[in-house]
Amino acid sequence: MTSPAARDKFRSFLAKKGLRMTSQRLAIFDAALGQAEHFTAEQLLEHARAIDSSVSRATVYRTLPIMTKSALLREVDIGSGEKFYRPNQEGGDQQVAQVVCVDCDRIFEISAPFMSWYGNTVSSKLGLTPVSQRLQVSAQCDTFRRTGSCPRRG
Amino acid sequence: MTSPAARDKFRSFLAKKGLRMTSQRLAIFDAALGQAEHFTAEQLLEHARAIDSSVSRATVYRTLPIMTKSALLREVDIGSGEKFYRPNQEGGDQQVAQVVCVDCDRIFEISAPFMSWYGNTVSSKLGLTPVSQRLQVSAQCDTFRRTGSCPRRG
DNA sequence: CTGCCTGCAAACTCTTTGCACGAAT
DNA sequence: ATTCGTGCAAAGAGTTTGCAGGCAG
Repeated sequence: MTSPAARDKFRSFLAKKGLRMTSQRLAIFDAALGQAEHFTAEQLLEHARAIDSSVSRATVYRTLPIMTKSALLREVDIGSGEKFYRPNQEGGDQQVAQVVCVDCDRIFEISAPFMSWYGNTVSSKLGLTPVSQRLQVSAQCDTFRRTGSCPRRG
Repeated sequence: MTSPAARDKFRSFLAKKGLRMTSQRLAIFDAALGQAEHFTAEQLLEHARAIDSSVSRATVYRTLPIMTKSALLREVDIGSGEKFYRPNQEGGDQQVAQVVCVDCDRIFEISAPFMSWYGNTVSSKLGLTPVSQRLQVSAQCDTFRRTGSCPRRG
């Protein structure tokens, strides 16, 4: 079950924005925060429906932006057509790089403390001020290439 | 007009792969290499049709992967729904960061030689070997914010 | 001639939206 | 009571694909 603290954060965010707490939003919230790995909208729908079968795809898509704006989720776009999301843990590192394994399709997030410096360096050459940035690395799994199985895949 | 050298490169790539040179592929090729800025599939279609009106959308979409595999074009995904492409100049820098201006929607590419080091560092922590990487920065235009017009927009 | 290429249109994937009903405040 | 939120299904955007005919090699 999701932590009461996070649930309160969600509730107060909704209240602050004049939005209502509904059973569907709560189901989606619990489903999202219960995920260990990155997940897609479709996967979130599936898990939310396990909690409340009345949840619709439309509501998932309408709730996702609410949760990202409230900083409960982070959107992770790896340029693969569909967007991924992941819980944004309290006090989480905002300077992260995504490493996408081309063999197991898994997304790893690694602290990248120097990224803001990179962004500033690169933007200042253009007279621009960075708003957000991401470092995305596609990488292959050495073990998989050798043994034919990715050790992280299980 | 496109350089004969690049056209030869395209021709020999096609030959090597057992693919045929057609008037449509040549029109798409010339249209693509004639672009100064990043362009979308739709924009490429438009320009290719100005050269050969028989070019279809399907052929553009079928030719784009051929041109990216032959390293004549580079795909630039800024996570905006549609993909962008740009000519990949001979001896071009593979270590580039994309800076997307949120005010003028333009995409700038900046040499970022530190990136490969960072990709290696980050990947090795996971036992992975980097295949490709990109730093993507969203930035705002200071001049635009002050004066209401982006100096690069003209 | 063989079989790769083509245009057309339909299909596909992911996401967004209009509508009328239902529920939270 | 008011609104806002919802499910449904249709609409969108961007891209891919099946098919029958056409052209390169």
